[in-house]
Amino acid sequence: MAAPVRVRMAPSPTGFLHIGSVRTFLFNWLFARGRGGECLLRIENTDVSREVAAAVEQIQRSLEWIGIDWDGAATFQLDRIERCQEEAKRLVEDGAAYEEEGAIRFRMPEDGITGWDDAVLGRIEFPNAELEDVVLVRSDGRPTYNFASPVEDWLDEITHVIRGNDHVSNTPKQIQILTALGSALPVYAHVPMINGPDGKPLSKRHGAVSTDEFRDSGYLPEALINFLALLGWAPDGETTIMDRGELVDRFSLDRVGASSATFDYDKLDWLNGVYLRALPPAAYADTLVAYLRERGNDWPEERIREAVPLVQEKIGRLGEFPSFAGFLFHDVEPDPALLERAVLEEAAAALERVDLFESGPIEAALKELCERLGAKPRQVFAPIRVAVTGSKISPGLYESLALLGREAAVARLRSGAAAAAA
RNA sequence: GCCCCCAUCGACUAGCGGCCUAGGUCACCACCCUUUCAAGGUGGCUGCACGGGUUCGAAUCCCGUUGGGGGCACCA
Repeated sequence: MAAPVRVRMAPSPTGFLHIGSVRTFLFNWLFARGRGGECLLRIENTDVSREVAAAVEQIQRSLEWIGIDWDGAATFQLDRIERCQEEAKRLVEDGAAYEEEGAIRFRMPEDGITGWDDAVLGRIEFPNAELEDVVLVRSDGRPTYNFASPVEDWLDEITHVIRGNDHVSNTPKQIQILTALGSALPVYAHVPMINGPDGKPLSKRHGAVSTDEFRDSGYLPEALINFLALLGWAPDGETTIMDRGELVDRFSLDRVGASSATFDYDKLDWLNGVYLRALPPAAYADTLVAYLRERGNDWPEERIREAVPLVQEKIGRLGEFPSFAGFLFHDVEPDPALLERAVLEEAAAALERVDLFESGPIEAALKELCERLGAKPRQVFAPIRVAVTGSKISPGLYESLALLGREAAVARLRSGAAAAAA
């Protein structure tokens, strides 16, 4: 019987939750959930000055939004400060550590090698001569990260340490400490880092990096999860779209790649569009309304829902809605240079004559108008679109006109004609 | 500087010695559809970093080079 899997997600409470951390946590979570294991949330705050309650709440909110949950309450590294001190004292008594100017240092072996079979990278070995005698406990009594972390892994009976590649060089030190502590060793899996398009660590200048920014832009958690999972991992060479359940079912550490990945915002947009389009209209409407409300938008819900059929097929991010469909909620300011007086006047007249103001009849009327004017559809529709929506890009024209209503549509056409007069 | 890791299309990746004249997806280009932008359909463009080995046979194994990344705190 294999021991039950237990992993931990260990963010630093430094403000916001970085999307790269989310990817690492996602791998932990998928691994644990796929094996009926436990996934703990541990806040790494050995440094008091960085402990910000607000930051922790922020992290938890971000994780909840994206749908990564954890077992039990979040724990704080700082809470085990005394236990760490006791263990350090014990190590000193055992001769495995020693005091120096009030701090306690671990005595690393002078020669030989420390290695492990990384679940992602394979065999890795470090010459012990390279290992420094790391400080376990600072002179002020607080344990350092390289001590607190393994102590907690030991106490929490962590079976798999799945973390970023940047921790590789910490691993041999932690293995030595764990061994001196008398702890069993967890399986280590160092997952690749995520870079920006320039190959440098993903940062603000590349675009969105905090989970909140992605939420704000109108990405769906499901799409983000799907996208992130594919950064450094693939179930096979074909599958791209996978919902949470499938991800949990198919994820495995041995299929995680060893090389770092580049965050491709274009692909994320495409993937988000796929998820957005796949939503049942009612669910899409619910999501859209909730999204807008969260951002302080108070446009009438009824109208927003009516606009859904016009936008669902067109936008890739919920954040595009205000600019894409805003003309349905407020007046527009079309560029006079794009308006055609004669066309707009004719169009206004034609729409006034339409019996039933719905997209079908509107389409018929406008096509008839094209024939009558002897003009190509694009020459006629372009100015109408601009006059009515204020933009060259919009939802389908007939549907937009219908939803806007005869009165408003005609009024915009007329004022557009007037504006074009110049 | 020292240590560690990585290396397939522009990007994410499949590939774990012959199925590869290298497959899928995004992006890009062309065409179709079309009232625009999208979406959708069809087709296309690009890649095994380089040099040595091993082998009947290498994208796949080994060595080196080059390039990239990470780490060398009483930070995490």
